[in-house]
Amino acid sequence: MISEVAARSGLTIDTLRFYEKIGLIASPARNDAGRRVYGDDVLGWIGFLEQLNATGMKQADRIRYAALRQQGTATLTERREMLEAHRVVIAEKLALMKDTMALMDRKVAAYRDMEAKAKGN
Amino acid sequence: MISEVAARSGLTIDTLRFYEKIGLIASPARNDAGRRVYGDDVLGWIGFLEQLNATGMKQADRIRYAALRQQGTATLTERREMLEAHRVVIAEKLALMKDTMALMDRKVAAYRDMEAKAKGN
DNA sequence: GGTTGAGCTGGAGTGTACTCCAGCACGTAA
DNA sequence: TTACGTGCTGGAGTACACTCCAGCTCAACC
Repeated sequence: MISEVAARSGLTIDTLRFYEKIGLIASPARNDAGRRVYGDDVLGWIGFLEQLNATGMKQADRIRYAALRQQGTATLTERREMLEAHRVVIAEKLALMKDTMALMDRKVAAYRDMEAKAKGN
Repeated sequence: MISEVAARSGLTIDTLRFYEKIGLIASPARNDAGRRVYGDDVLGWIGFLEQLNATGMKQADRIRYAALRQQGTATLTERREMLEAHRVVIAEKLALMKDTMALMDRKVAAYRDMEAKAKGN
């Protein structure tokens, strides 16, 4: 079961157990042999975590968010505030990415020019 | 002198020396007392490095780029190819940032809804 | 001429986020 | 019934990118 979640989520088995250990993923049910049996929601949750991760949210913050989520609706406001804060961070990164992409384009064009001139000599 | 470059670049003195050690920054000239005297170009170069860094280029690749740059015009093509490859990476990150920002917006809106409903009860 | 402040070197230490491993248990197939 | 294959736990190890420190030198000011 853990191998299937690993395959579907793109995480490794070790990472899944590690995420569980640090509280990112709730401890799943176990079968008679003591093996993890994951709920259907885990894949969506992992996908969301990965999105937070890939956009630069720190482990500690993801853990905090996961803990709040576990506590249910009482923590809605705090979770919303975390997401709003993260939105701001993403907006900044987005601007930086755009700037840098434009810079790459300018540099690539300049290099092509120089390459053409070098050939022409 | 190193403290001034640190202040202007936003890097620490230790990081400047570390960057020099790993080849990201060329070894600057020294004065009579053996202290580093940086050229004017170093700040622009550090800014560019930071932009590569902030957009997710790995240390090893930045070191490679720095080494190519040191070798002069013969490496123009290779450098251009690196920048083009990085441009692709940035474009992917950009798309992910946009997606995630939209997701944050949807989630925040949903949370606001739920908060309003919880109050209304 | 002694103290202060800045900088020097080489090397050890830190934080983050995994990643790997030994040694064991369980269930199925030959 | 023994040999796989898969999973289990606790803990050690790794990769990356810095960050800190001891012990020293040097120049300048009081």
